[in-house]
Amino acid sequence: MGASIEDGPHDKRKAILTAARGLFADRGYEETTIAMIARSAGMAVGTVYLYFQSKHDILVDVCLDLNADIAAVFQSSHLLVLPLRQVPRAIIEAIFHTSREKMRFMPYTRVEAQSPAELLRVRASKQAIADSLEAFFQQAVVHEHLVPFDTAAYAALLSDLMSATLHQCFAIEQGEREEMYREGVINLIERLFFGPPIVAGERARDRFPR
Amino acid sequence: MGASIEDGPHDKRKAILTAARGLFADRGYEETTIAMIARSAGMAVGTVYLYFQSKHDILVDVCLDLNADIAAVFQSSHLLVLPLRQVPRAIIEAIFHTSREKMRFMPYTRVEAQSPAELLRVRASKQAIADSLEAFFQQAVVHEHLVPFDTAAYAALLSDLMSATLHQCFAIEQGEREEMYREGVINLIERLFFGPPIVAGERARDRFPR
Amino acid sequence: MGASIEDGPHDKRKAILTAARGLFADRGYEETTIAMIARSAGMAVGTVYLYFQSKHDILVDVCLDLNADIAAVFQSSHLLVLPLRQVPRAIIEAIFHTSREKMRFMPYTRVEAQSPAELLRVRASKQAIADSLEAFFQQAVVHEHLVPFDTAAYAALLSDLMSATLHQCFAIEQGEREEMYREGVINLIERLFFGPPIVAGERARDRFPR
Amino acid sequence: MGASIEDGPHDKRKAILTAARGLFADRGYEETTIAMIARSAGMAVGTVYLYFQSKHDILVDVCLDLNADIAAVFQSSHLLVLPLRQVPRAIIEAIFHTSREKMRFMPYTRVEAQSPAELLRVRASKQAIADSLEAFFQQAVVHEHLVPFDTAAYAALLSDLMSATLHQCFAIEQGEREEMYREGVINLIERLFFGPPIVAGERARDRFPR
DNA sequence: TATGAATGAGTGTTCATTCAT
DNA sequence: TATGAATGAACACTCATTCAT
Repeated sequence: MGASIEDGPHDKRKAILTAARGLFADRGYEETTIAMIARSAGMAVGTVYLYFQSKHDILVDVCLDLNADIAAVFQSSHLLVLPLRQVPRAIIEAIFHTSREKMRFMPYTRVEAQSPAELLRVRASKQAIADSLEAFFQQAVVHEHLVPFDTAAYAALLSDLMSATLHQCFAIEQGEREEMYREGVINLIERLFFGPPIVAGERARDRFPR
Repeated sequence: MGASIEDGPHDKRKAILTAARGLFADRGYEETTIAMIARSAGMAVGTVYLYFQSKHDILVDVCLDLNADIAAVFQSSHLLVLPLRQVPRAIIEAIFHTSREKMRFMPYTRVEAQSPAELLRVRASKQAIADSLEAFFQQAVVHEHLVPFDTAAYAALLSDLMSATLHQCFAIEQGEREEMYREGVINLIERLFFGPPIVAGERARDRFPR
Repeated sequence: MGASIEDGPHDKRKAILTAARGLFADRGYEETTIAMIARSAGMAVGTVYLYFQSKHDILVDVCLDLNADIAAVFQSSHLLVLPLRQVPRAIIEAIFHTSREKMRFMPYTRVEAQSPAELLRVRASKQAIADSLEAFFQQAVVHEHLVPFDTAAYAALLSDLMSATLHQCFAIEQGEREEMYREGVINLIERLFFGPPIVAGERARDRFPR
Repeated sequence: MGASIEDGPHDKRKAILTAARGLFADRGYEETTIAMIARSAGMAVGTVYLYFQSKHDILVDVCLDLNADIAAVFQSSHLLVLPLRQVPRAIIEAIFHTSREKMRFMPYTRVEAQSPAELLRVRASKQAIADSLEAFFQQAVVHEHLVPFDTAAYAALLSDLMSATLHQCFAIEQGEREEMYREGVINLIERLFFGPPIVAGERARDRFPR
């Protein structure tokens, strides 16, 4: 509660988002009033409106920030330079670790867009994550670690898979089956990229002749 | 608009959900009033409260119904008896087809639970879908069409993948890249179950000696 | 909860009033619904309306019944045949005793009349009490136990005094100073009827030789 | 209707109470809406809630204000310095006079407390009146105008008697028998303090020789 | 920038009452 | 008499938003 000691013009915005995120997690979005956010952020109600257009605007920014925090893991350079086979586990473990610490906020990694403009922001944010994943894929293809594949579709699908899994694991099930989800995703991704497939009863050499 | 010709005690509930679903899709949840729902369902405001505890309650039921509709495809017996290799495409195409028709309602395939009780309902609904998928997997394993694998985790993850993808495709992107998502998911699933993996540079026969 | 074993046409009315009185005492009038009263009285909502015009009607009857219970003490023949000097203490102690047992209901010995018709009922009920008190006074005057005085005014005032005192003692102060009120009223009434007055500086010995 | 010319921070509260009191008198508490009060007080609905917690809160304050107005007469210094024998009539006539002018508001001199906190406010207000009456009694005893008596009990009882009588006279009977009540109370009080008692059969000439 | 008193539109919800059975 | 599902008018109260300071 309260702003930091040094109040830069940017700190206020951060303070609002931090306060809002905590209140949303504790009481829910509907049950949180602007007055509460203002008090918790150490400023007056009117000041909040100098930084945000509306209450829903705050929600959207809280959501995008949370997603950005998670997306940041995809860009961690130290993970991407690992041997390819180690990358899935390293990234996924890092993401689960980050998410577990933010578990209370996980319900707010999703927003219902209330206007076309908001929809665009949400979409752009999602696309940014997919794009960075796709870039990684393309590098791997360029370096011939991976054979050519539909990198755009896979990037989109896998980032969806990750966010859906994290939401299910932490927001819905509150981490109760974290290990199953974590190891399951790792296993699924590794199988997808490195095999073997699950199918039975076929001579492998025939299936993958090249 | 209005109730059906025969008003059973169950029709009222259905009428409310149908009316609500349409209004939510057209105007958004917040912009829809109980009075509108009641009028559209052909009954008085108070009557709505004989069947639902609160407005949010209606939202949750709308959501669960939508998910149930999609889940129903998983249980379509005529799809499950296809040759295994044809099942993924058949099911996924069916689901995309169904979802495209319900595109306007896709934003309402997700709810923020507002109480532990609601959370349980949401969770149970999700679990039901995963369970029916897992049952299918287990049959395939029993019949040795698939090798043993973590059916519970895969069922959970793949149902999450499907719902996340449908939401992204139809609610966020409004179907603009439906083909990419549909073919992407089909490809991803087929690769996962039947291969080949994406990795390059290894002799396939060595990797899958059996 | 529930009606008595034998349901006479009159028992239902009684059951409603008893149920309502208890609920009003426990939850307050506004917080009590007709549905609660009906359930507690062991009948359907509609049935309540066969016996009472409206919810407020029930309140008025609850109130009048309570007052009648208290008023009944005034008519107790065994008290009225006591030696005159013993009557005030006997009656007042009896009334306090009765009221203490009904303490939870004391807030409902008062109603705000919501129509001229109701006002008349309330007024008549009050008047009945005053009338029976006045009749007693007149007997005492006729038998020359008391000198002539304004019996109507005194009857009205003293019944007001009693009901105000009981309300203050039991509804507002919840019996905490019951003894002060009880002995205070007894002392006041006895002084009024039998003296001595409180004034000082007159030859007391002459005024009250015994 | 409308606020006063100078709007201090305190005027708003007063304006609300004045508006509410008039509307309650004219239409009854239940029939008065907050919107009416706000309009009549010249402000917005929300503003009313800056000064009062709830509608019932306003009712309680209206009630306490009315009682305070009546209680003010007890403190009128010019009445209290009269010769003791003239005090009862002077005070009671003043109170009846004041009450007659406020007759429309008399039904609102009573509230049903809806919470322990409210009960305490009501109780404190009553006690304040009793206290100032008791202080007067004690002065009279100190100055030996009255013999020692239970001043606390008498103060409580007589203030109850006054408020009950005023309510009965003006709220229930709408002033129809004002004279009877006024002269009755005066007579009763005078008899109590100055005699003679009503009892017969004792040597009257000795008791009140002059 | 910052404030916070004032606004007032807006609606979920209640529940007394009715009436077809 | 008795029922209880259906009604729908009614409103207290909230709170996001504004704006004069």
